[in-house]
Amino acid sequence: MKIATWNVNSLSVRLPQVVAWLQTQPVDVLALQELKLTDDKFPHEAFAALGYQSECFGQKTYNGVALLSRYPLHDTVRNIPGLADEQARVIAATAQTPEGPVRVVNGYFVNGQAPGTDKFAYKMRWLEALHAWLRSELAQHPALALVGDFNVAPEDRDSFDPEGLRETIHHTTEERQHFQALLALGLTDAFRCFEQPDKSFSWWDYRMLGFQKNRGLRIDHILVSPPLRGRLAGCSVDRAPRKNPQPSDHAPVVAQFD
DNA sequence: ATGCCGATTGTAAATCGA
Repeated sequence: MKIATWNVNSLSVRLPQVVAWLQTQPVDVLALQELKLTDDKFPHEAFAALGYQSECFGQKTYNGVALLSRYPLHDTVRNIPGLADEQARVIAATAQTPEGPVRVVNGYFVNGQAPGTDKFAYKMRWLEALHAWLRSELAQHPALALVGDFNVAPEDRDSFDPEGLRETIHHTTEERQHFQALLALGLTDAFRCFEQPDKSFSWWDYRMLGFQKNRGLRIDHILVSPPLRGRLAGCSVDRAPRKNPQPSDHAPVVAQFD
């Protein structure tokens, strides 16, 4: 079984690339972020033609998340229960796999702009609410994957310039503590369970030849609970779609389970 | 440095992302 996450930066623009990618990488579950479209424009049929059921939570212009699955999805939740949030950032559902139910929580975490701003304060509130909600999700769903665009580079090795960017957005101690708090719930960073190339990233700035110079960040993650950790067989970034014409600025991250 | 990219809105130039 494979679970993947991909911030597509506009599904309207990227749909042909997502379809092409699924044809070469037929993952079982794909979590999408930054759809930038409303639910009425979500291309359920295009994914159904590839064998995927889809659940979406869209929004005009910004944000928007979706789950695609080859297995039936049920108990879908949109956004963090109890958190008043006008932005569509979370969709969670249970995939009924042959090995049993797997809860997939897909998040487009708040960017946060810069420490000290209102947006950063929103990011901290949002992370706090996510943490509290995940504790109860984990209690109800032993096999759980928290995936998405976390907008946090958890460690120095997850940044192309950890010294120059120290305590800037994605790199602050506060953001990293929130990431550690998620791990403290019993989750494991699937990517770090395996040997990886140095300077492995999942996002590169469109500007200044960021991808060509590999000036990137690892901010897209797959965190797994113990039952999934025990079955984890690999995790990697697929850089190939970043080389497409008109790419998303993010590349997909894929985790494989026995 | 806060940006030369890219998407969106809306039809020019501003906003946002990360």
